[in-house]
Amino acid sequence: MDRRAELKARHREAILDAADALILDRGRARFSVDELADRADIARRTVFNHFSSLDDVIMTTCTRTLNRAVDEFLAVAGVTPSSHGSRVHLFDEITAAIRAMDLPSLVLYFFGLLDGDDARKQNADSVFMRSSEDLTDELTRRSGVDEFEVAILVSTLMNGIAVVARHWMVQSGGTLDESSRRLWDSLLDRLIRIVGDGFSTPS
Amino acid sequence: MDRRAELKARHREAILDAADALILDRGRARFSVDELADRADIARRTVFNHFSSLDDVIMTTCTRTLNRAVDEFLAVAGVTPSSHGSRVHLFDEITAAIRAMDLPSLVLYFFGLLDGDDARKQNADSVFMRSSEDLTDELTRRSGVDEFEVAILVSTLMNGIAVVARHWMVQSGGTLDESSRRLWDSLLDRLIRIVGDGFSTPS
DNA sequence: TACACTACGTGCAACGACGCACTCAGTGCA
DNA sequence: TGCACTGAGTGCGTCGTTGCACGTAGTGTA
Repeated sequence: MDRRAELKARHREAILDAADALILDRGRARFSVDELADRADIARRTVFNHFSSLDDVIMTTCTRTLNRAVDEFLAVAGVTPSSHGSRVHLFDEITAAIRAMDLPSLVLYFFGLLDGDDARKQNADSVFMRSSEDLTDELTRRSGVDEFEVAILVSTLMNGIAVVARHWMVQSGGTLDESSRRLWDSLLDRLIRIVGDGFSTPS
Repeated sequence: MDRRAELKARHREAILDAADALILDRGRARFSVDELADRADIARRTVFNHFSSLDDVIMTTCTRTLNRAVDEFLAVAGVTPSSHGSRVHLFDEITAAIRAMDLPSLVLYFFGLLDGDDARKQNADSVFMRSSEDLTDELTRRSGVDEFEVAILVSTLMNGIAVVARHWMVQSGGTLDESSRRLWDSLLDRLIRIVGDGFSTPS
């Protein structure tokens, strides 16, 4: 890899790491671009060379966290494919990772509500809208774990995301507008169809 | 300080640090620009943005080492201005620093033998050609140490440089051409005049 | 001698970080 | 309502790093 590309990628990662730390410290949007740049040890202007907005930084950070949780799942699943205890531990890990994310923003991002970007909507589909069968198939192939166990993990993962996201959204004071809420409800519907009976609705 | 200037200075220091390590590992000119750049984690081309040649890098590294030895001398002298034991220790430190340098190249550099740069010849004068009185006066003023003790230190420093440089030069196989040797002899003559009876000539 | 090979050093253009001045939107206060 | 202040985001010129092609010098080898 090109040294230029390396340096650029390193800067990008530095921004995401800084955002990750700041989100965990103070929650979303509780910090300025200046603080982010300071923490990443780069110039303020450079943030906007990598991301279109501060929201974009936060969203990307959240998706990265999610992807890492999935990767960790695969790694753990690959190492101990039949240990039930490690599965339980894994659920806790995933739940913790999800709780660390800014779910409302993340979900809105996946649905492209924050802007009309078609690429993001496609990304949303590829992550959340993929059918449970497809997701289970892929994870089974990649991890080599028994398909039934993977199906359970997938259900739990999707269920966890839905429940925690809903929880966050209610706590944040219902800032969704009407169209956003309709999309959110349709997400819940689709998730319910995917994960089946395992889904539980909070008040 | 500007962030740009900071980055640039950091690169320069990285080059010098890498050169320092490589010189200690293998001796002068036993490494390529590519190795230097790799070790400094920068592009090869960037070396020539900071220095005019690989020799320039080596010379600058040596002068930096010398300057640090002098700075350390001043710091130590300032802290314990009347401790004879620390003085003896200081001589060992300076000698060690000098031994770590690539003295032949350093001396040649100061005398402007590697190129005809007038600025370098002036720099040579300002460091090596300054009379012992001037150097003693300045060091006395800066350190606050008794002038007589400073004079002894200056003699020892100059003496040490001359002896060790001579030693290195003989060991390196007498690669000096005739004109270089004449200048080297004149350096010895001037140093002998400066440091007086303390000077000892190796075979 | 001819030739391959290695390493130094340069010229040049592209690219990304940077600084700065600026607009704009939100917010608190008189 | 008017006004000051803060922070997001933009436009643009500058500057340093980088990659690449190139020329050159020294060295080993047929």
